[in-house]
Amino acid sequence: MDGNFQEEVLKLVKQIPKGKLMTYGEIAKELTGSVRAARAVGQAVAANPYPIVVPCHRVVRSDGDIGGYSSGVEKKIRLLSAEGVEIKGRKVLNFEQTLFLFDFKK
DNA sequence: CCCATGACTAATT
DNA sequence: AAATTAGCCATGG
Repeated sequence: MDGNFQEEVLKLVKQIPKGKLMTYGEIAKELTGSVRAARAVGQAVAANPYPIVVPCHRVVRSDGDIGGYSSGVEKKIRLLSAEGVEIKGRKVLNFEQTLFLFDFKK
């Protein structure tokens, strides 16, 4: 396995600060330069070998939906709630505000 | 190389 | 605002 793509994805996800969120699309944009690889990003974190070490629960959809989670959406919601992220049903409240934009400037 | 799959998105209905 | 549709991309068989 190459795993290079997934490796890059995990690297970025690991930098998401607690209480903040990141979308699959933004990660894809940082990696491939386009939001179109968002789906591939999802596939990458889906195979996340290090739950907790890599806070993949802080990655959500671009439309504010919490998206999915290997261990179940409920688990994801609970983890986020514990970090101070308010969730209503499947949607994130104050989405735009809770979102973490890469600081990495380049 | 071709085909199916999915933790996605944007546009349309 | 919720449901559908079509498009895109990295994997794995």
